[in-house]
This record gives sequence, C-alpha cells and structure tokens, in this order.
Amino acid sequence: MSQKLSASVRCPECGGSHIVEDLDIGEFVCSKCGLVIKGSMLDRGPEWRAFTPEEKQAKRRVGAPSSYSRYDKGLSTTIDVNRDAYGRPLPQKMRRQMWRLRKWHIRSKMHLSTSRNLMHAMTELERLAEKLHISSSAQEMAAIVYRKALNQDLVRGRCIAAIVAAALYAACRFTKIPRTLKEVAEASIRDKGELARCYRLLIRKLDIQMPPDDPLDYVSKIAKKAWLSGETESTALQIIREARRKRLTMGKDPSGLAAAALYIASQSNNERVTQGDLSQAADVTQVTIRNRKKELLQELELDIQNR
DNA sequence: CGGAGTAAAAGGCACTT
DNA sequence: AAGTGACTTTTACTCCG
Repeated sequence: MSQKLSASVRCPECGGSHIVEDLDIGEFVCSKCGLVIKGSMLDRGPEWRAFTPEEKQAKRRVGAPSSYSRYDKGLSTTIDVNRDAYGRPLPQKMRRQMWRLRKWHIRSKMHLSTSRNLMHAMTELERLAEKLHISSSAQEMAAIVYRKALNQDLVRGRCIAAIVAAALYAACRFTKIPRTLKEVAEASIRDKGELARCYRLLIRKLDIQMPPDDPLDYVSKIAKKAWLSGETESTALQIIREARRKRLTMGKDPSGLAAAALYIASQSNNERVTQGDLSQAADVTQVTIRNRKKELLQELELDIQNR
C-alpha cells in the first residue's frame, strides 16, 4: 500500500489537502472526510519547482510519517506544562494556567466522538495485529478501511472490535496474507459469525473488489508449521497450479487444498509427514486432506514415486 | 499407529419466496 | 428475513497393514 501525498490537489468535498492513494486499486481517499475519489485524476508530482539541488532540498517537506493506525495520525500537539519555548522552567504562577490549558487541549482533541471511537479501534487493531503477527503495512490498510467504515457510518450500532477485526481480515485477504476468518475470529473478542457479517458489510458498502482466497498463499505457512522442506513446498505449489488449471480448486477450502498438495509433495520427495500433523498445521481434518488428495491424484494422474 | 473409507451432521453459499 | 438445495467439511466410527 502506498501513501502518496499530493499536496497540489484538494478534496472537492471538504477542501482538505491530504489525498491518499488507497488499497492499490487506483482509488484515492481524502484523509479528512473520507471521500473516495475514483480514477487517476491526481498529479502525483510536487507542486513546487526547483532549479538547483539546494533549492530542492530546501523545498522538500519531510516529517515523521503520518500513520493511519494512530488515532490522530501522529499529528496532534502536546503541551509541555513545565517549560517555556526555550526549555527553561516556567515561573510558578504560570504553571497552574498552563496545566488548565493543557487539560482543555486534551479534551478538545477528544471532543469529537469519532476521535474516541478511533482511539478505541486503533488500540484493538494494534492488539489484534500483534497477536496474529500481521505486518504494519497491512495494519495500516486495515486502519484505512476502518476509517472509511466510520465515515460512512457503518460502525454505529455495531461493535467496534468486530468492525476492526473485519477490517483487518479484509486487509489480509487483500494483501494475500494467509489468515483464515477463523484465525482472526479467535484472536478477536467477538465471534466468527459477527465477524463474517461485518466483513461482508465492509466489502459491500465500501465497494471493495476482493481477490478470491488462493490456496497458493497458504502453502508456505502450512509447510513451515509442519517442518517441511522448501523443495516440498515448491512441488506443492506446482501441484496446486496444475489443479487450478483443471478447475479443481473452486469452492474448496484453500487450506485443505494446500495441505493435500503438501502431503502429496512430501511423499514424492520422500519426506515423512503424517496426515495428522498436516491437518493440525492447516487446521483442517484428515478426512478433508484425504478427499482433496484423492481428487488431486486421480484428476492430475500424478504418480507419487517420481524422483 | 497411520492411512483409507463411509454415513450422517453441520456449515456456508447462492438463490428463491 | 426465512427457507431451500447443492456442495463441502467435520464428526465419529470401522477396517486394514
């Protein structure tokens, strides 16, 4: 996910200047009001011109990265109560005054209910992402999805944690991070059914076109859990590609298919792994592995004893 | 024990009323 | 929104080497 700021373009809705590219699907979002702008109508270059390297350096604007998984994007100010602008201690009589000012400053930051909601949501997102070992870039995407949901009033009346989990699951699916709905649900404090409903809601209302869940993405995750070699892993990938060419993958559990392919691959590479271990690694039953395996073997006419 | 197979229950999905 | 039906997975069990 890229976040290219284009300062030369303003949001037609609210006039905000932070237009952010979103989800790598050629969609742009205003970070202020959440307005979604379709198409590539934006000038991504700088709005200034520079003729010498020095000038270029001087005009470049760089700060700490603006992060979407902070409720205030890391941009809010804080007031240091005890020191003046030069870092010297304040006289005693000003301290009380500053303290009051600071109190109201904090309160005004929070006064919008969306801020509170976001703070709550981002805390939960952080927790979930850590528990599921999800990269911060996917976490950022989940944060954007959540902000959009909030702006479109999809959260009202629903549990924040459920929408957060759904947004994170959506980000995983979109970036092909192999996490099942079940796994996300187990890390979440909400149940799987609610998560599934919220996920469908997000997909529908935010008009996200989701790539289908791909068994290829699950292969290496399962292979690592079952301690299988990279060689077996790549054999399994070939098997799945072949299976997909023959349209054997549609409507099947991607984890189960990946596990079966790995089982076949392990046997052809003379690597020993039981269906039981594999079924645990993939979180499917042995029966499913057997069924997929049987289907793969007869449809692909593979022989296990090559090599 | 690991693997193969089966019947019945349960789950998830598209589609209808 | 509940119901239906085709399809997949799970559960629980048996049999084999």
